[in-house]
Amino acid sequence: MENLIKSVPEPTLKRLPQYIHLLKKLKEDGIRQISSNTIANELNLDSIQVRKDLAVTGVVGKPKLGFDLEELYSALLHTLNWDNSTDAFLVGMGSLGSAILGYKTFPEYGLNIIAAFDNDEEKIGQSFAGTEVLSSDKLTDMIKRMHINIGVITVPANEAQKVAQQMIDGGIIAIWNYAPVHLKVPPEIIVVNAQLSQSLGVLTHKLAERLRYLNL
Amino acid sequence: MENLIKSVPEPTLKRLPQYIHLLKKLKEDGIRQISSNTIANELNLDSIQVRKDLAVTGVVGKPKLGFDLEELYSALLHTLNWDNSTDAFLVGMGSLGSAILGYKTFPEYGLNIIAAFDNDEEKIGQSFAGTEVLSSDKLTDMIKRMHINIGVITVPANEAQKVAQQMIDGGIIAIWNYAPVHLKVPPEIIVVNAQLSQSLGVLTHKLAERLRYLNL
DNA sequence: TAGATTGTTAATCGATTAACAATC
DNA sequence: TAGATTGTTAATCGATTAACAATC
Repeated sequence: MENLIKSVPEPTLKRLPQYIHLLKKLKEDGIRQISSNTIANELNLDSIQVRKDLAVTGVVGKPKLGFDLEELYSALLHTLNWDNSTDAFLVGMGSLGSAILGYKTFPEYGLNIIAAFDNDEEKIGQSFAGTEVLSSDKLTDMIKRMHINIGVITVPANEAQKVAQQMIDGGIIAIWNYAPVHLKVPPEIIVVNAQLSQSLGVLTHKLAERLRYLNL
Repeated sequence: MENLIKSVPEPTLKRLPQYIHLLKKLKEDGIRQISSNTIANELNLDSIQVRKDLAVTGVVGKPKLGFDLEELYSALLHTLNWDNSTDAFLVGMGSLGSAILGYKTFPEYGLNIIAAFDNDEEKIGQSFAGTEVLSSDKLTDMIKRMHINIGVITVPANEAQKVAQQMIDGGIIAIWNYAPVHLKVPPEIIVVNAQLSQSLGVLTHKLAERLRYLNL
């Protein structure tokens, strides 16, 4: 019925983790209340923008006092659905895949990788970070059986589309894609790209621009 | 003198790697010419947007024929400064740092990590992916001596600000930050954040939204 | 109470999309 | 030539920023 809920703008969505990281630290320091202005200063943002962003959580602040830190923190976690973690499968046990699998803090970010897959005979059967690597052949079937919703793709570019299709065949809903390729998927599938090259391009371009300017 | 060059919009900058990945593949397939429409279809973009994006490279297409693939590809690489690679230092040899150091393809993306640092006695002196891990004590000095411009931060959140400062003291210009914390730096320092949590938040939020909708 | 800070409504800014003349 | 595709100029859209009344 309440279908008029406006979905959170993506730029806001990308800032929410920043707020969460900051608030977590302040909470550990024993702070109880915080104003949008303080947050803005810490994160180099505009305080109006901070209030707009925080408004998506539904938390209301108190004039003169600011926001209740604990309440705001919980609400931010809830907005990203980080207050409970979703099971996920990862495919591609190269260096990046292994690193992601070894990352201890993903459950804090709502993600729980419970199985890893690869098609390299040498890797299948081995254990990484306490998780046994399974054959990619079993991927579609296991997604189906275990009702997995999230798939993480860390295979090389030329295998990524095939893996995506296997995931979709199994009924996956959301794909976190690290392979440097655009995945073609049906419109109802959520794909979030996380290629390192994306932010690296911004870095190298800006650096070159800066150096060009300095040499002028 | 030509100080009126408009800098490339950040959304465009983030799409350029996509074009590069696609064009690389097409080039290997032997394609010589390509239209903005074809690119748009492959990447799920609007063809007008593709033309606007490509315009930043300065390459002009031919009506009816489209763009020369080779020329466009080189120009895109050049725009991101990926046609030559910049030396960089990496600090923090945890699982993510090791994975990044082991990544073979960074030189294709304009990045050449030539040394790694850590403050863990156990790791110092060890070799990862052919690179010896050095003590963080030497970081500032070596950046100074070798005129390093890019620093990669993969240390835990509570150490990141300190490492950033050491880099800046050494004269670093650009920081690629994987630590889940906002770095406070002087305005002339370029910081590009690459926290995995950023895109993960988008994923978990959208998935939760989708599931909520399906259950309705 | 006075003043700081909130949340909302309006203005600005920049990116995306549309319209269209130029041209290979 | 006719038609497809380019590049540019204008319109739209959405996010950021500004202004300000409400209130603890």
